[in-house]
Amino acid sequence: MADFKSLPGFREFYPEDRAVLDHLFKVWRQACRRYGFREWESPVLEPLELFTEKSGEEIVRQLFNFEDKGGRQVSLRPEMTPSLARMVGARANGMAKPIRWFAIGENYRYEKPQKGRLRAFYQLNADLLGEAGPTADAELMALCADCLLGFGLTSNDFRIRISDRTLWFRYLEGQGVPEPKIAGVLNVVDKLERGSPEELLKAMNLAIQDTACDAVKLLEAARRFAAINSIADLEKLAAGDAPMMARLEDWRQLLSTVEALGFRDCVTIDLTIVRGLAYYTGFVFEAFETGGDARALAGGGRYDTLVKKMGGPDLPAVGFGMGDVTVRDLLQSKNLIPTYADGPEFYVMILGPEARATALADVAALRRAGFRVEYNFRDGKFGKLIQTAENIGASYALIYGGEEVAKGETKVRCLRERVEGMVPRADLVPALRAVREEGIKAILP
RNA sequence: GUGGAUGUAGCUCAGUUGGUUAGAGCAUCGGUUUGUGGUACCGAGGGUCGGGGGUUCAAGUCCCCUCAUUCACCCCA
Repeated sequence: MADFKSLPGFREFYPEDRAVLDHLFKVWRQACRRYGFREWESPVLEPLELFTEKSGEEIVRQLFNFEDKGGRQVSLRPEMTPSLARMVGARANGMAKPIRWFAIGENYRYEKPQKGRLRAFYQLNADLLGEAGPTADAELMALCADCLLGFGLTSNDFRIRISDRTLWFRYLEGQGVPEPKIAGVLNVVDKLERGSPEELLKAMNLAIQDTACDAVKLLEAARRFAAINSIADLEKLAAGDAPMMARLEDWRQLLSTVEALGFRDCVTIDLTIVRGLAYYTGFVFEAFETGGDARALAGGGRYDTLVKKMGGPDLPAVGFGMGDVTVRDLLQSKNLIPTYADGPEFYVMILGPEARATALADVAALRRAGFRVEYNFRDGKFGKLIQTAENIGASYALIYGGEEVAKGETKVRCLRERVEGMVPRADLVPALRAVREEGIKAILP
């Protein structure tokens, strides 16, 4: 078997694992549908340029890319947003706005696997296109929260940290950073929490090369700004700065919408979040677990220029992604994964060759009626078969022996309660529907 | 991409200073004299000890390489 191991960073899902994945998808899908989002899908394999176009050549190191037999440079998708931008862009003119779309798909990144990061992972993507106002951002944050609350998590288990690249741009302009350099400075800001002082200074110096700025002072200013966590403090700082004040109005609208929707407990202002990606243009947010590891569960933000950059119309957009790996870990640690039970509802025990044809006819009828039914392929002894029914997790055993077949009846035994009753074969389907609803007592005298 | 730790049955692990044919528990399958089960008893299958090379009369055990897992860094759409 050693020669056929699965590739590093790729997971195999045995039925009990696949059931967990199904649970994640189900909760996500339900939440998205409640918000009026429609599901879409795109190819797993795409032209390499689709991804380098948006993120630059350096992204190739993280891409699962290769040359196909036709000599095309291709890559497994590392994310779905470029495909979304292409699809929406192609038909946006004819679509009713705002567009609410979600997708659940497997994505691939060529990285060294470690905890919470694999080479293949599933991700929920939800995007809202065609609405530029902060109410759309609020809607996405609410959906993001509901995609976590739907598992039984509470607002104490995670927090959505909201930040704003627009605000950062205004602030850094005010600090004298020329516009083309701001994105680079924000990349340094992104590392404020993790980097050592020397590394940060070095990175900042690089980012403000050929400008009049002072790296030490700018780092200090960035730290001060990042530490702000209330609208009131932002107002003090923005006094007299008209664009900044205007942006704060957007903030107030965002937060009041989030509050009106009932999610104020789930969000917090945290300007340390800037997101590494340059295509974000306004509000950005990340959901973190509040427990020990504080790992990121989801991330997103506004990307108003991307669709146009991908060749589509000028279409404002906001979206987020949520991965299956960290969510699964969190749910496991909180004991919020439902127990895996998918044994058959009915196990048909065929006790001898004379009963087989009769039993199989009923098996088929029950299956047509929508019941989950299994039966023994080879005739067996009673004790063995009832043990099998128990072991595979069946709820009820249906017993077909000489006695039952002769009387035209089926014996139904509840494995859990260890009681049994007789049902005429002619009434089997309606009788078992009653049993499914009310339990074995439905057919007891 | 860099560094540390770890690889023995499906799972959890034993395995003496190197010493016969590598073990246990759980799980799986079969049985305990042919219609009532979660316990008990008996039995079976299942391992090139991650892979390759070396040292030795002898390697699961010591050495080298490699692969994988895992943790940290880098990165994180």
